[in-house]
Amino acid sequence: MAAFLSERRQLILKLVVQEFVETATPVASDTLVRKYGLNFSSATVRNELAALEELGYLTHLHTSAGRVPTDIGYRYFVENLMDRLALSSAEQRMIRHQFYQVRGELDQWLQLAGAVLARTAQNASLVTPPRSDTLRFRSLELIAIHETMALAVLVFHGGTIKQQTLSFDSVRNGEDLRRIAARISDRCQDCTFTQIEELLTQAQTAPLDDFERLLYDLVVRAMRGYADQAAEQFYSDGLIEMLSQPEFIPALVREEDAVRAVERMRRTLELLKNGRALGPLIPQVLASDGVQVIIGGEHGEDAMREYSVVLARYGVDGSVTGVLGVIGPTRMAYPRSISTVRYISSVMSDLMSGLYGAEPRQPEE
Amino acid sequence: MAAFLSERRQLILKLVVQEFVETATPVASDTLVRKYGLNFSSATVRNELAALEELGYLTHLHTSAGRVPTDIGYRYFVENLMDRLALSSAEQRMIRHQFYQVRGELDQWLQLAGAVLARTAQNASLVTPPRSDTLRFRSLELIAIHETMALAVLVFHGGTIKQQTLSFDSVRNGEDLRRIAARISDRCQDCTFTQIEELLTQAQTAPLDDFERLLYDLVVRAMRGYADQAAEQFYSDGLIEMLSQPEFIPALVREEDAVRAVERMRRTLELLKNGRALGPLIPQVLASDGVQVIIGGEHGEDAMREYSVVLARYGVDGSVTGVLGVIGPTRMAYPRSISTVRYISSVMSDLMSGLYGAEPRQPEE
DNA sequence: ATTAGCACTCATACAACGAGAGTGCTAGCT
DNA sequence: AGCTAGCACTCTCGTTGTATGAGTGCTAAT
Repeated sequence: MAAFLSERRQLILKLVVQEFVETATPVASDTLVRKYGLNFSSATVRNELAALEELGYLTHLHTSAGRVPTDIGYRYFVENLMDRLALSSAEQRMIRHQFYQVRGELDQWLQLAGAVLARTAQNASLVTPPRSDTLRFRSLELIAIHETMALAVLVFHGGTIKQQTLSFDSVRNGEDLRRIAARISDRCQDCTFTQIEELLTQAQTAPLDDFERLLYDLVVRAMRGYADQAAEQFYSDGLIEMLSQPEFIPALVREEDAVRAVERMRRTLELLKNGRALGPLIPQVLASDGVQVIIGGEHGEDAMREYSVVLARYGVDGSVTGVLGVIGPTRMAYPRSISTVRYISSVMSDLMSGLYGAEPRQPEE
Repeated sequence: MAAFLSERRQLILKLVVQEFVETATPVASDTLVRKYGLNFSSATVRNELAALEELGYLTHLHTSAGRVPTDIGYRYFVENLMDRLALSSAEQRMIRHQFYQVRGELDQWLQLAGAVLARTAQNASLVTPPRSDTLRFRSLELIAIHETMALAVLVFHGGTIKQQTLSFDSVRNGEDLRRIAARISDRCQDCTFTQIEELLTQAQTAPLDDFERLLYDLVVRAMRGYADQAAEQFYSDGLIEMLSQPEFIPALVREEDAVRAVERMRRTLELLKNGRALGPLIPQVLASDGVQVIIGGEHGEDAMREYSVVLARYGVDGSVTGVLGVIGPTRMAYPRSISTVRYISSVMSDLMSGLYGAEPRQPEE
């Protein structure tokens, strides 16, 4: 991958990326010299820029425009040139503090993670709920709402909860419900849904009556449904932050792009909403440790060609895992995005450990 | 309000609104004559248009541009001119069918209501969860997650549920938890949070120990929190639908507006997100029956000047109520939006009746 | 009261132009 | 050989001027 680049070319590439990320305008040779006090002239820089362009790291919109990094350029930057700075400890403290304040509510954690990611990276964020690939039943509780209606709460290993209201024909009192729920809870302890299905075929554990059968059905369907809707559900935040990026402000962009900015925006929203932006990447992220960066066209989807995604897994190994990250224009502050994603994922992992019962690991970095 | 308008002026105003809603371009006098086969000339129409403009129902962007309805024009249309058509029974069936398929899950109902509203009205939708102004406690269940951690599920009248994980110092078994939960459930039956607070000050119902005190605290805090975050939580959908309206497609709009389309869009998103678009209207909607229409500047917020909101209350009188509706450019298909909102609100009301235990009412219209 | 006819206004599209930015190249310097 | 100063060249962008066409507002005739 890493074609060899002379020290100077590396420096110049790095500066181009940083400058472009900062200003969002194509960077000119003498801007580099002036702004960073390089001890060689703009003509030299021009030669190097031309070489870097030849090698595929940079492009040119037209003759008299400055240089812009290509996907390959960004990739090289992320891989080799980037300063890997962590979030300041003040920021870390602040973030931790916020999570501490909503102690105990998974939904809120997810939402908060999304909000913090968005704010810190100034881009849109995505957070999938933590999931277990083999969901195991823990217990069922039935809470009477009135005589012929109850709330079924299914608790699974790893803290996943599903709730559903349930109506039935015959009148049942609380004690009755409790007894049946306990029976089912006991029998299905630690089972996957296929195991529960097997159980049902065995004579000695056959359901007592129609009602109990109904409940088993509910459990199996819920667990099966959980497996199906794998990557379809997720939290998203930071639309506004992303849309505040210059890419989406026509006044700052070339005329023609201005007209298409909205079109692009709409398509992006669509991608975000239906999960096509994230879905295909999830297996890849789950299968690997650390932060994954997908830059522009590296993502298969054509509509994603102008966007980058920074993702990380979080959760507890072998139990529940989710994916979180940020998405934004390829012109993204990668160091900041990456360290934010890394940090939040470690915080979330700790929280999940807590939920699942393991001791929290020491916070990373 | 309704200044008298001659039959013909009413007709012309109605046609202008309909035509503008349909085409999104200012409507010219002879377009009306041609398209609707009026039996008087464009010159006559021009005179009437001028009169309607004088009266405040229409405007003009510049001399040689067609007419556009003002907020007042839309208001008159909605109040007096609109054809009040209901959704076709085929559409009604289809919608009901969808709700039927997710029987039992409140969250999904809300989400579905949002999706259907958005799709049917081709605009953004908003749905607040059903709430009771005086939340009454029904029961508390504690579900062990592991030795020092449990899931607390609080059930309130009207089907509202709140869940929270809870960790504690000493080891407690399931029986222990069940006993305490039952004790609390029993004592707080049907109480509002102020009543629970009172209970706690009375000696004979004082908590047994720190753990029970912790739980009471949790309950009271949850109920209080519920009251606080009144209008801050809601589902929203249909952004894409709204952004597909011509108002947001620069190519179709005057040059200058094109540049600001995105700016406007961003501000709109912000309004939608933080609830300022909806929040101030909720009391008004809750206090009144039927569908409320707020057109453009009638909404106090300046950023809402170009948007209209169609809202209705849903739920069960005296128990739980929520608000749902659509939001979009003032150039909105009001008849369709209104009938959609009305229908969905009646469907949701029926569902809520089911949850709360009352018999479903006969479907409206 | 209605309408035909026409002058007038204004937005929009298009072309021409000048200015400025930034490159690419060449020739000279170290 | 590597670097740099200088300069011609290219292309965008903002401006100006002009033609066009849509649609009104008015007036005079019916």
